Amino acid sequence: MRSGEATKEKIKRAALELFVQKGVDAGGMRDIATASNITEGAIYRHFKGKDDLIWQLFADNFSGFATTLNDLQNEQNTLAGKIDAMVRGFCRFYDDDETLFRFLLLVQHGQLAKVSEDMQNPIDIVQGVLQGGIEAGEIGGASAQEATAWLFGIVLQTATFHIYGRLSGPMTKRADALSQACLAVLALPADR
Amino acid sequence: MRSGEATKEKIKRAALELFVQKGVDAGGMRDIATASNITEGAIYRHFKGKDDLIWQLFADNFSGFATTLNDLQNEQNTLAGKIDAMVRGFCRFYDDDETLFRFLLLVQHGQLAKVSEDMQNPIDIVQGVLQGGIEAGEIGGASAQEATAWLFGIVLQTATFHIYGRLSGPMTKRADALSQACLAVLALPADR
DNA sequence: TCGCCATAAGTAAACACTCGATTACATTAT
DNA sequence: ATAATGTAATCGAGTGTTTACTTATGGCGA
Repeated sequence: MRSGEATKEKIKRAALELFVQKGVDAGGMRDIATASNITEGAIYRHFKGKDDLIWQLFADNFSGFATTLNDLQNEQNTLAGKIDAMVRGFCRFYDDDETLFRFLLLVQHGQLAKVSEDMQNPIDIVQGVLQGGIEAGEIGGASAQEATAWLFGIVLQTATFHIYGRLSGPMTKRADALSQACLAVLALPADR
Repeated sequence: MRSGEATKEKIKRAALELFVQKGVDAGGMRDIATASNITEGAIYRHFKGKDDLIWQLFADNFSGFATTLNDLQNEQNTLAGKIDAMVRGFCRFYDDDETLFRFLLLVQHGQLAKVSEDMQNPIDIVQGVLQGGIEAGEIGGASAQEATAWLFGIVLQTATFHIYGRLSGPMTKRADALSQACLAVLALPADR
């Protein structure tokens, strides 16, 4: 056989870049095939169809990032530390693989419905941390869901502004400011 | 003629609801025609094509909302007052016409590139207000672009959580909390 | 070590279908 | 009468997917 897993990765990469560049609907199987130096039919040796390709691309990385986020959070023992670590995780992810980050942002609305309860999910990770903060009495006023929305909004909209050229430079350089903004919104003192 | 402008509105409404429900690409001209009790060909009497229909739907409401936002901001003379008024404007918009709100959120990424410099734009309105605050020395630390991203993130992600069922009830009821969050993130005292 | 072969991997062409758009024609209101 | 609306059928292009076929490779018996 000729390099099974290798071409599968080649297809995934090509699809990723095509979807981000032209949109998921506009990026067709023909384009993906051409970009991967492969024929259309061969793609179907590795994926059941376009939906499956998109889903694998999304689900693996989505839950993978959730795991990363959870590990980062676990290494810290203060609430502010956990938040800071997660924010930094987002920034690093963006800088490491902007295409992948953009893809997840792009297709999340279409795929989020298919996410099962038990699948690791970045939103639930963050919400869990904030829930802990509330139960410990460290966060006043806001509910965990509300607070999660705020933190996600601050970080993701900043990333979105980067994507559309309203902000420039690496996201990592903004991590400090973003962390502070997140703590401020929760009325938490920056403890570091 | 049989009711020119009326059917045009009928088409726009039907398209809006279809796009929000099924996505812009999945919502076809045939479906729009059926939902408007009209034939496909008739749609082309009112719109040059699908792109034009989407663009009219987007541009009119996008710049329309920008104008609303600007008026709201103009009626206030403190920075905190302006921010609060705009946040409230967002919430009211969401509650008044959730479908339209969702549509703008849905298609913005595809349409934003076509927005010309001189077209009224909600982002620039907010950014203008924050720029004023920075020049007056009321906001420290953050740039106008950064701060705009944060405020948009807080409000829009909260709306997104509503859309996906993570938060419920009217957005207007959250206006106070959102305003406070926005002021906190800018390190501004709530003056009202 | 050699040759065979099951099987994984890839090809090229066609499939059935949907899409947005256009056309020639009919209806309606001024 | 005439311009604005609306209809029904059709067009060509493009879609994801399937098919029948070909090629390469790792393992296994002789």
